[in-house]
Amino acid sequence: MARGQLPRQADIARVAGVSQATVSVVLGGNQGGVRLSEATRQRVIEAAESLGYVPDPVATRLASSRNNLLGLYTFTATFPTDVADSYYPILVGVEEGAKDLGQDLILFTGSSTKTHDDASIRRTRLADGCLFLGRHVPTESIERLLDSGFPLVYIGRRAELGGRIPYVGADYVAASALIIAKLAELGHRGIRYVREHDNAPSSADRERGVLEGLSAVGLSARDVVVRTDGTDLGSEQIHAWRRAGVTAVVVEETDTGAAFDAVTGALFAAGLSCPADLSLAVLGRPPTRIGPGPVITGFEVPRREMGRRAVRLLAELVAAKGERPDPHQLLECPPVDGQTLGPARSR
Amino acid sequence: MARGQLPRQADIARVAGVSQATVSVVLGGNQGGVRLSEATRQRVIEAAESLGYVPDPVATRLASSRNNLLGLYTFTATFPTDVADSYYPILVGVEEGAKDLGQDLILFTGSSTKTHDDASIRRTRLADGCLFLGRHVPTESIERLLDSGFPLVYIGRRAELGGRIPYVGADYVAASALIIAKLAELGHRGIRYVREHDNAPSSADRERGVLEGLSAVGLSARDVVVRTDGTDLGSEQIHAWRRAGVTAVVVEETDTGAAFDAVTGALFAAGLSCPADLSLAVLGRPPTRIGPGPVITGFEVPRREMGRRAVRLLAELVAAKGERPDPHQLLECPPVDGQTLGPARSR
DNA sequence: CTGAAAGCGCTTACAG
DNA sequence: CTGAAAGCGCTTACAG
Repeated sequence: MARGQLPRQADIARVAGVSQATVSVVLGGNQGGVRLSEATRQRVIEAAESLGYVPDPVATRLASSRNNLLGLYTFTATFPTDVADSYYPILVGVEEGAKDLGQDLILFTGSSTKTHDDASIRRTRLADGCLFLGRHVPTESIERLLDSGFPLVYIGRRAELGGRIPYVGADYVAASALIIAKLAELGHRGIRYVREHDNAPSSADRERGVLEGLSAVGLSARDVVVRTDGTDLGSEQIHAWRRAGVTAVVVEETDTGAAFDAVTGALFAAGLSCPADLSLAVLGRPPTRIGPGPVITGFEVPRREMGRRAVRLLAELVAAKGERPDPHQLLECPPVDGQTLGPARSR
Repeated sequence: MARGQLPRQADIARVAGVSQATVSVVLGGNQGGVRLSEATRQRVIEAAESLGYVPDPVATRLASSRNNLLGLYTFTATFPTDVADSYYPILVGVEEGAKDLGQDLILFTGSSTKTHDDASIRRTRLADGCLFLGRHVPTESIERLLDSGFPLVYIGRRAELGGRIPYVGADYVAASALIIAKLAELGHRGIRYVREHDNAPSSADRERGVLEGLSAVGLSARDVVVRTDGTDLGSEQIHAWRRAGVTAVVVEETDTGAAFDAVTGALFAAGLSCPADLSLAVLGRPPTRIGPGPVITGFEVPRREMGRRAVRLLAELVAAKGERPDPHQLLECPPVDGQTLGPARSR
């Protein structure tokens, strides 16, 4: 019913006066290297065009487990309204990548239920392979998919399932460590790192980078990491830090920007400016702000490139039937040299 | 291969000692109302669970000949970087609509070849029906699609092909006329309407609304419509208008915002403020600006709702096999009461 | 060079 | 009450 009056290979066969199988061979580009007369080929091609034939992706996939369709599964909406800033560039990259490879993209959003149960995850099988976007990892369903040999790639590093999940992520560790190195070079020895409570891999990686950075320059990690819910940071806290010898504050970037907002809010409330009174860096790129203001030192998250690379990795996995030497890719985060870092100045 | 070692209904049948068809009936919830012994049902269920059976969605769809796939064809990238402001809300609505209906979305990006040839348009047949987003209408290909009974819906009004193209658009005519009515009520009789050269339906509709609005309040349309390329408008022009008795300027909103930028730029250059010196309205909603500023009177384009409704209309067309009383829908544009309209003040 | 056949994993009449 | 069969639209050996 859904495909209604659409022509099938059998119809083409009738028109061209050949068998349905021959039609399949011709239209399939004769992968098997069968000997075919050019005349037959032409007749089939013409009949197909005159009938407006397009292959049924479902049947194609059933018969060959290939249909040039790559999936994109998102745990929230694919077009989110809240985290648009961080998702959108990834989607742009995914689309570009798919286009480069001549693959169509199918969005799995149809799950009427809020739970990402087995059933909704399983639908991804309609595609040749699937990208997953979002922090959530429904381990059981994903493991089942993996076990069955279905190619999938997460966008963002995932450590679940003993590292079996292929991913393309950003190297937050290195980028974060670099920020600390820069601060150390400027003479900072009293540093606070402000992060949110959420323990996503992207947050854990940043913290790890900070700690590694500190250790690399021989600084203690003691008291450095501070968690905030976004409301528990005020001018008092800032002043206390300064009294304790803090000369630089580093803050993580997240979808919500809660930690970033808390820190800049507290600095403003304390009447301090950067880098005159305090140096400030953000582990990522602060959300676009209204009005002018200094460019904050931090790094770029190569989201668009992540999207492109994830598609490419997925296509490789599809082509290689799941085998691939190293299905874990971490992309470099280019530094953003801003105006908020200065020499360490004690109060 | 893709499904690796996954158990199938045949495996369950073997374990439960029944036929594969019986397994299908039991697991399918016995839709056909077949009489089944409870004992058999139990054995099948247990066998399925013990084997960890999950149905193959591809086979399910092939057999039931439904693919629950709605297409979205865009003439530029689906995730554009330039017109993100105007496309994104539509995409959000489309996704919401698809999700509500339990349909997956397949993205067709026509721009792989710059020409939207028959082949790329025809590929949309992969889905049960397809949405088209963008000003471009490749009439021949679309007509062929229409002729074949393939359900399609444009997002945005289309007059091509003698009105045969189903669409969900915005009622720019009414919303634009309303702006003129408001101005007239405030005593404005000298009005300029600034628009770009592009003749998209959305532009034509706005102009028509302006003209109808003028005529409704007995004002002449003479000299009212001004076309700009975005660079040919300066303070001189504004001053000349004021000398000619103009007290209000209305400008169209477009993806590029060229006309809007030209007008606001010229006003700024002329050192005029709204509504103190001149009243200002925009036919649509001005792009989000950096920094504070007055809210400009205009109207909302219900893009998200357009997306939702377009999906709904498409689904209806799919279900009804192309028949539907009135496949042309125009949604209301809610007015935005801003701070840039005031009583008419001659210079 | 091309056709007939089997099969992908399921659903759905139709016989028993 | 349950099984055997046909079929969804393709691909892929395998015969001619």
